[in-house]
Amino acid sequence: MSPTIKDVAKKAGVSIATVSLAIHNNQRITTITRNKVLRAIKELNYHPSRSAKGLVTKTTGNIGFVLTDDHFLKTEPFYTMIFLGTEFVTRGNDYYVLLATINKDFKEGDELPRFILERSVDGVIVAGKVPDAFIQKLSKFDMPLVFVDYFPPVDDHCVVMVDNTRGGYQAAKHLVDLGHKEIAFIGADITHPSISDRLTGYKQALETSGIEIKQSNIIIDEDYPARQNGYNAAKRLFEKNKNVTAVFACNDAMAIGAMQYCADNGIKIPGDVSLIGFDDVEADLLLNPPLTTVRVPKVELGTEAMNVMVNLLSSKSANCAKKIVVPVELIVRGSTRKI
Amino acid sequence: MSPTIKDVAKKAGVSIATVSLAIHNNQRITTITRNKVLRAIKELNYHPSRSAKGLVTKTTGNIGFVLTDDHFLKTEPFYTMIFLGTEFVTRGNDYYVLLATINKDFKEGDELPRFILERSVDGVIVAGKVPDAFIQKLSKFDMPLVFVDYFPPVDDHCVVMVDNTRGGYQAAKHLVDLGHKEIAFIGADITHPSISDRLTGYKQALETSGIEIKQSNIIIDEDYPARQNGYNAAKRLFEKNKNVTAVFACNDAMAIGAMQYCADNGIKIPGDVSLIGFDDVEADLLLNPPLTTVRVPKVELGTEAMNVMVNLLSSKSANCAKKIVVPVELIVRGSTRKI
DNA sequence: GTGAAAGCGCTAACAT
DNA sequence: ATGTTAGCGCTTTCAC
Repeated sequence: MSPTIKDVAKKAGVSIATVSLAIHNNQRITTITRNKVLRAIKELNYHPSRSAKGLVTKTTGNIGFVLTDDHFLKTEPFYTMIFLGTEFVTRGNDYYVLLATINKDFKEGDELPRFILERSVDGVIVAGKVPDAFIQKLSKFDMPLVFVDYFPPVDDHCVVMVDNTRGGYQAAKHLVDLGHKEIAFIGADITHPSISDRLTGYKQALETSGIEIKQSNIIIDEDYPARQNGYNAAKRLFEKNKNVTAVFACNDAMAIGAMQYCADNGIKIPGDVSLIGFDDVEADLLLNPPLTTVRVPKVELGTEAMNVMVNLLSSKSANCAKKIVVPVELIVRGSTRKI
Repeated sequence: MSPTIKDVAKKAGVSIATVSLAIHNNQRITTITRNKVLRAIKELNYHPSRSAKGLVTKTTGNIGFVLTDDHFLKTEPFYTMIFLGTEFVTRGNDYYVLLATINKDFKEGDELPRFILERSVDGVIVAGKVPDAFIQKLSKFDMPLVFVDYFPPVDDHCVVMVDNTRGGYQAAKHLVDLGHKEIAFIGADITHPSISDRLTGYKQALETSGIEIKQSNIIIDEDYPARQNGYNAAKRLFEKNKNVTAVFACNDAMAIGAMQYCADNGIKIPGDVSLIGFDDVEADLLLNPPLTTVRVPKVELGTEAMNVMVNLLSSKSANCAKKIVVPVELIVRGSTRKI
């Protein structure tokens, strides 16, 4: 058994209350006694039990991180990066993070992750799009909540977002600047705020550049922005309109799929068409040509979200409905070129 | 405040002991009372507090997962996959996993991760190579330990390993079978058991095939198996020996670096030289040509490790010095061909 | 400035 | 079969 506060008290010749106060740097304790206590602690290699502390303070030192299982399983390590970001800041702040996934079809009757029910976490960070039913159920617990990379429908939460609209604008504007006129957008799950924002940015860019927005150049009926669906979307796009010279895919996964379609069908990139993605995943650099994209600072999303959470937890400020929008950055590589 | 066991007891008209027994399906409780209790629990939406339970049972329901910071930061999501694997099995087993990194230069005086000191975890899984000092310090805690993807020097721990020797053999044998005779091995950190095992497998394959093992074809003095070092190793190899027709890189990261070197220097793959890696990371498929490799079942490593841990925890079997060796699989893609 | 004691929400002997 | 009670290791009034 590891030593308890009692052992320390005995060794230091003081009461357990004094030990506790000394540990927490309470002013009422003399430096003399504090040092006595500290020495005993060191000699015994004492560390307070988290469970015991938690029972009385009603804190655990843990933060929950939840996302849907399909996001968790994605090929591109997007949410993994966000998770790692949260991990970076917890390290410096005496917290740990517990990961849990929920079903992407979470229904009202479903149970929340156990760590919420059993109060094993002091707050939860929700990453990516999650079902409304989940948010509603979660909101009933008075537990600090931070959303990252998803804008929840009910707008009174802390949110850390990507500047998707601006990113979409930058992407499309880049193509415009290269002289393209017939610029397509391929997307999926357009009900997703991030994706529809990117589309909005695209439209803004065309509009301000005096380029007509053609519905036939907007392919958005795939259900999930994955490689295969990028392939499918590209197929339908090019079968419909042979004049397209540039494609903006709503994310890199779809861009990779589109690139594959082009390779399979003799469409040269960037010779025949320029292609730009969104996210900036690892894979982009390995592609041939490397993919021009809009970089989403994934790790930073995580660190920001956790910073908000740590603030929330320490300041006890009831509810900050804070929005943090992290900027994106156009990364020009080989898949786009002047027409 | 969420309801406590007292609230349930009151509502059900029984004592808190009865509630506790009912929850744990104790046989002594009648079905009648159990149902009464269960109903009260449901009505109140009661969930036992983990902290309180932990204080008395001395369990937390958490497992620690530790790796060195440099592994954590690696480009290739290798340990991430192992981590995800552990996550899969915890989900079904009422555990959560806490992630912590340690410095790769962990020294004797350094502190262990806080979750170990504060007993916030019931056991710890150590992933990848970690400093001896860490293992020694950790071993002093009588806490279940499982090593995954690293064979600790002191051999009385549970270990989940990859069959590196066999994998090295398969890789080199594949090249031999394609008719290659001048087969090089490029590696790094040869003190790492996994890497030296792969080299051992390589040597075995050449030996049993009657091919001379030339020291000049074994480049192993890089310090870490990363892309850049693969590039460097390839450079030194080809500057030394122009007759090499096949290269076995100790992992995919180095293979990717080697591929880059070849691309930069007009060496065609697989036209001029065949190249095989080890690990099977996501990136392999995006390379041109896609990389032939030996697949390490990363997620499975994680699930196996966590399974061992869960067994350890439930069976209370003092110390199983169990070794699990998970098999690898040759994945032939475009980077190798008949000479 | 320090100690005694109550109590956090549970489990597990021990009574009944 | 169920209830009473004593802790688990800490924090935090409240006395002294």
